[in-house]
Amino acid sequence: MYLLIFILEMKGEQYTLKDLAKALNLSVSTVSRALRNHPDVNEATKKKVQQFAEEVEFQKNPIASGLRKHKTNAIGVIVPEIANYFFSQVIDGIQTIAYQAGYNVLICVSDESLEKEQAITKHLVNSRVDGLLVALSVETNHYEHFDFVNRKNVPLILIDRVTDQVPASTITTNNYEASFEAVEYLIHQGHRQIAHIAGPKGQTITRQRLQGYLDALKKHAIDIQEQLIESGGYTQEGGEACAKSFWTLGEKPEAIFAVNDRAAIGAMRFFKSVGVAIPDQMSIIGFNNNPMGEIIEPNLSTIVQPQFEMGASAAQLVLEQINQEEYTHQHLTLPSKLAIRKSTL
Amino acid sequence: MYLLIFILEMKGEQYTLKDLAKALNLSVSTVSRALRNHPDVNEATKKKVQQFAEEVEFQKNPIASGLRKHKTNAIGVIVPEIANYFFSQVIDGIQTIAYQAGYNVLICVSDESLEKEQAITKHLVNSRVDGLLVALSVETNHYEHFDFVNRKNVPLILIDRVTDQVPASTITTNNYEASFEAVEYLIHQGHRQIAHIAGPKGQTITRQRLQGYLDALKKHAIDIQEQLIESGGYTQEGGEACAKSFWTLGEKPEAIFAVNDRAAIGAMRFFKSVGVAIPDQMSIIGFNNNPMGEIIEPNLSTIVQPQFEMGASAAQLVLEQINQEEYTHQHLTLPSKLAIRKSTL
DNA sequence: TTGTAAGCGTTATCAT
DNA sequence: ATGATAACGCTTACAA
Repeated sequence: MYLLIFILEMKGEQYTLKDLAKALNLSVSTVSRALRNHPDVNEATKKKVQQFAEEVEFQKNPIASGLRKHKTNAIGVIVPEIANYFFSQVIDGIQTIAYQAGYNVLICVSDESLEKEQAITKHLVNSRVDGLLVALSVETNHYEHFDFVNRKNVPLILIDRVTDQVPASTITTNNYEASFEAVEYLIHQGHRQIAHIAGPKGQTITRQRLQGYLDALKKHAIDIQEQLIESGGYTQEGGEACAKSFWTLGEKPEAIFAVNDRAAIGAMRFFKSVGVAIPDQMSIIGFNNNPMGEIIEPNLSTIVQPQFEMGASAAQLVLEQINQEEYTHQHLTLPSKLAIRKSTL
Repeated sequence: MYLLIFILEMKGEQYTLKDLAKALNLSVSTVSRALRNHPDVNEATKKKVQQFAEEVEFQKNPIASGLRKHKTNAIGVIVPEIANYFFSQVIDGIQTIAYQAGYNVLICVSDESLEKEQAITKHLVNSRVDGLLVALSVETNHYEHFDFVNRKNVPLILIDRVTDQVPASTITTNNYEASFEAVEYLIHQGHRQIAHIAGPKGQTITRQRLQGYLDALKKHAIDIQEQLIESGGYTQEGGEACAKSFWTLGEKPEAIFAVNDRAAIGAMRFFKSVGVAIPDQMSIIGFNNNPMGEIIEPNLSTIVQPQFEMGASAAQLVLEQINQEEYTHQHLTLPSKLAIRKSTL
């Protein structure tokens, strides 16, 4: 036995089933079965094989078994950016679940570009990923690249940045309800002149959060004023620009609900730069719970989303779908909650 | 021809060389060669094959060619965390280069745990990655798992969190010089009572940044005071704790050089909470250029590292090593530079 | 219970 | 210049 180990060691590379088979005087198929705990292999030989495999640190080549089984044990992920707290948390969740399940994760960055998203989508499908998780780029306004995914029968899950234009499962948070709650909270604080820094046009998130804002105003019989709604993208600069523009209005807002924290922070920076006191003259609330919100002063009220869980659920779901012959698209909505901090007190 | 396309379409799956060969009335090997631009295939047939492949959107199965060529076209990456600005930028750099070169990137998170780092290292090697990029976890104090990597002849590059205990290439920034410069700058600002929030013990980064601090003091004939040096980990909490402890001293510091921005921000928060004015009573400088530094007030002076380039260089280097029969370990040091902001003015 | 052999989709070697 | 064939390392009928 030990001589055999020695001979194997000599190879200096990864062992193969063939090596083990030779060493143990068994056929490759028996070894293969033993390692997979196949029922009809003798308990004794099974033990022997498994023990030996352990001893020599055998690991079967996933490439080879992937080829044979038409599976790669990898899932693809496309996010608009990676140096972004929200998405990096989502990725963390995906990664954690996938890793536990023995899946590798191929992470790609679309850089908020439709063109890159299309190229990457193809690339990942061509890399034969077993499933695909995507948060759409801000530019994405047509979706043929996902038809390709569906044609190749690769389960597809959209996360957070979703659309109903693509047949796919989705993982989102309750954007509408959370926005409604946030705005209603501002109303309860006594504000009636409430502005909204909206997200990029055409985005589902933008629409849902805007609708929450509108409906909260409506419920409390507050007139909707077009000039209090401006689209600022998801960026700090966008938020800053919107705030600036609101400040030129005759009737200025007393409170702002922003589509996300970066935009809210941009707005705060503008107001601070012109000496508007937050929250005394201006209440601000964001969305996302970006850690910067606890650094900026006053600390930013926000809506806390379960980012890690969004990623984890998405991974869980895609793994299920990978292992099912037939599946239907699921639409999971995870709860988020209001975190009240100094910027609205 | 179009009938053939139709027949292929019927498959509803990815085409194979065999499909193309049949459709074109050629042998599989000719098709394979044509697609790889092999010199000894007729220009005409080459054109024909490539055009047809394009038309039917053929993509060769990387799994199969990986099996045959003993390559996966994937590189593994292990970082301590992913929801971290520094590492997510590094990953971005890696990803960008790797993607251009047609490589996939398997990103794993050690969660600052040695045990996980060991497990992941094995996992990635067993997944047959062609190369491995690692930023060591804070716990990592022995290195046998990397012997395994070297035994399997997988090129290994350490990034930022490096050690000289492992035979591997490294990508770092000029920690020593940058720290020296930062501390010297504080001295030029007129400070002599300068404290250092050091990194976790045992880390190369900690040692280099500490040494820069010490040597700058020494150069300017400032006595080194043990009580002005405290190890605070890489965290905000650690920085906060160190600041608190410094503030109990009889002779309090007038300036602090922190091992990174998170620690510096923790310190700032402590000082703000006890009403110490920054920078009037206390100058603070960090390391990393975390975007939070431009949100916190006063804005944090820091050392800007080329994070994206670190990742890109690492990827570049590992790709070179993958494609060389023999290679020697390289040790790249990229420059970083001081960014002076309000916290030290 | 175990072994033989075919096959997954490529690439590389050897003929032709 | 092209084709037949074996091989990469594994899984899975099918035989024994």
